[in-house]
Amino acid sequence: MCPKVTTQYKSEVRERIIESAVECFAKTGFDRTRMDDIANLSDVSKGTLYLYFKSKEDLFYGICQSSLKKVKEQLTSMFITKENLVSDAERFYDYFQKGVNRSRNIVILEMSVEATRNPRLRKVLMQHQVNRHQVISEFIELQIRKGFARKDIDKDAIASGLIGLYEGLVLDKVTGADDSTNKKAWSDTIRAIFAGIG
Amino acid sequence: MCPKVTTQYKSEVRERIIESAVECFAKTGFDRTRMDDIANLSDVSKGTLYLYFKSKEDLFYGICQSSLKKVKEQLTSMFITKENLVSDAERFYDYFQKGVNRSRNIVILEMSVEATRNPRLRKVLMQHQVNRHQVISEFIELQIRKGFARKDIDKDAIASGLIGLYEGLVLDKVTGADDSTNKKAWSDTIRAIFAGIG
Amino acid sequence: MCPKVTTQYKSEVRERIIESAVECFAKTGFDRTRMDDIANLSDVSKGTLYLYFKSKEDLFYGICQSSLKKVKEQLTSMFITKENLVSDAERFYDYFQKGVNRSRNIVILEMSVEATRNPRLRKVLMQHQVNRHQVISEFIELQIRKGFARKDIDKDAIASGLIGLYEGLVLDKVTGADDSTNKKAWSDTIRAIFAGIG
Amino acid sequence: MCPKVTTQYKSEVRERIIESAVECFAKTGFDRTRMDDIANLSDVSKGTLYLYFKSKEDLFYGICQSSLKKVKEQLTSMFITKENLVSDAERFYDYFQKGVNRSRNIVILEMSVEATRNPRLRKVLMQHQVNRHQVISEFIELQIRKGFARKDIDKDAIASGLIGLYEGLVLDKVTGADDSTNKKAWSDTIRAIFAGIG
DNA sequence: GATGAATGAGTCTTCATTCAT
DNA sequence: AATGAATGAAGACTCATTCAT
Repeated sequence: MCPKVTTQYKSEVRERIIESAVECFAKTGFDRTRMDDIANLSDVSKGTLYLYFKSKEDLFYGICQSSLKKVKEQLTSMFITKENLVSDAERFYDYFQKGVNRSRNIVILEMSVEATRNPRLRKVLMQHQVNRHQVISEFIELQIRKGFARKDIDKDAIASGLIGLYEGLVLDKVTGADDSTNKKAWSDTIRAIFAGIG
Repeated sequence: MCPKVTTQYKSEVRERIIESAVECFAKTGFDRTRMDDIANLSDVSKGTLYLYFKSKEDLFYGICQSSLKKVKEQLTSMFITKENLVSDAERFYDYFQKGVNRSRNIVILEMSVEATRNPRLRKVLMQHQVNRHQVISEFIELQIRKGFARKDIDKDAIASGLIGLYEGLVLDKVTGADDSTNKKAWSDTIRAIFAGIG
Repeated sequence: MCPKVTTQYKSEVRERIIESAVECFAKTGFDRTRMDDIANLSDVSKGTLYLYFKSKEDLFYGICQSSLKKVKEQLTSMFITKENLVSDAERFYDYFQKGVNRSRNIVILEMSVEATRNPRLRKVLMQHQVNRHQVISEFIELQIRKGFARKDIDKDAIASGLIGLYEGLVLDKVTGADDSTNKKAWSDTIRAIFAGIG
Repeated sequence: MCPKVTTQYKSEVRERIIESAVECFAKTGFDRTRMDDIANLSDVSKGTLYLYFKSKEDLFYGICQSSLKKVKEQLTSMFITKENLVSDAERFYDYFQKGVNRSRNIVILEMSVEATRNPRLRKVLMQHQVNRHQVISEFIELQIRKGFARKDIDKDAIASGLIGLYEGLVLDKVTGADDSTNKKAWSDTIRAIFAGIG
């Protein structure tokens, strides 16, 4: 392969490597995917991987950052809308599956597990959670102002609950839960949170 | 020699190996813990591990089964109680942390991630989820009968939602979320589900 | 191969590995000999090498120590004798080639070169040189007392000179100098040092 | 374009590469210096190195030749002088350190070690030693004629001894021997060779 | 001529598993 | 039954060399 010097080219290759690595890591897990696999899938030589990432671990960090960025974008656009969360819960569910595919979700899970033992990763992940929390929290604030939620609720607690619900359902989904069941769980629970089931 | 003693002894050793392996796997992950580590921690020789488990993978299955069993016991006793979930949500939160410690939770997470690619593991996990679902579903049924929940709700969807919420909050917890925040998220969200926040 | 638990056995294997490594390092140099080569020559598996030495570098240190020990023994026995250095110079020459073979000499040279950049190695080597210096210095002292050397000479300087001469001739020898020429250089120069050529 | 300028320019670049390579090889050894290191230090690109030397090994040969040439020049000018070796031994010592710096000496040592296994290198080195021997031998011849040395000595043996002494002291020096000690060893031993210590 | 991105062969090291004792 | 020394397959990473620009 011939050298291309454009910055854009380099950035494309980097992106290709990340995409390939996401696929590989999702399919076989971090420890069991070989650098060779990633090289083959991304159509560069093994040596080239090391021009872009200084180690397998560094590549994993790259993937994590890239994945969290995607989640953030998706989440932001999901909650920034003017739509009503309760009445459009199904649409939100569909939405949160488009932006972040199955492989990304698995990698994020692997990152979370790894974060339980890796401080650097934990720091990145916690910052991400803070960001995410803020988006949801502001959304609830808006609902309160609109009169869809009571003034006396603890919006931070509910935000954490919504995030937990979201994460738990993603976990169920990637581990094999039926999609339509999952979707109904999401929308009914959201509706319950706002309207109550009592 | 009395066979009963021998059997009991073997069972104790097996248990010790599993406990040690849980600690190791939680601390360093499946791929990065060495059979040596487990042997050292459980005070048996490396060779002995292979008398109890035919491979590292087999040991992992053993751990998974053991962990799921613990979760099931804890969940059952948690929801079988006559207490009211809404009013005693905090106590439930405390409860779900006693029976299943951090290491177990991490191993279960690792198992879940692994289940995304390993059919045998996925089968075990899904069966577990079916069991779990049933426990919660029956609990909701009870709430309905007691008049704490409306008749027209989809109790399966809410059950899935509650499980998702639970799993998501466990995930947050092991990855570093503040415990009291997490606890409040759990209880406020449970309350919201039953009473609504609107 | 079957496990033998005797300490003696372990020590023999260790010795065999060192001998093999000396041969390999002498033949192809440290960087270019593969751990595989050493494993093959010493008839153990590659993995076994790592039971005795934690890295290739560590194995090199082991060799260095072993080699310096041999040199020391040889030197000590060479100069501790009651023979007269001047009249028996040829015999000394023959002697110094028996105890330390060509491969060992080459390894010691490689160690010396490496010591120019590796502080740990340099320390070991310098300690060795101090020991060696002392042996020679005491020998000269003895010559002075016997009346074979004048009282006013700087015995440390002459000791360093003799060591330098020895090292230089070893260097010439391993790089291909003719042996009988070398031998004559040694004995004539020794004689000159004591008797003068003027 | 004027070819002379070009030729001179090329020769300067070649020289710069050699100087850089000497520094690198001395600092990290042949096998462990990367072509990248040499390229960086000599301020040319890695590709350019291959315009001047067809391989890393070839570059090493270039360095060896260059270094031996320097040694030869230094040795020749050192022994061709009319000064008296015995009375000016200190000055000779100082002299032999100016022309050939530490890095060069280390590279020559590395070359010597390599010569124990590489025939091509050995040939070059032995030719060099023949040249060197001749210079010293003729010097001794001169001393004999001047009456500073006896007629019946084997001047070849003494020449080899002097060279050995020189090489041994260089070896000690680069491996960390104290300089003034080394200097005294040189001059006292030279003096002894000519005047005897007996 | 000069560059440096790309390549992939080569090697150290690890570790699950076996088996003689 | 229990041990742990021995094995060797496997994989991350390096770096000399090439060649399109």
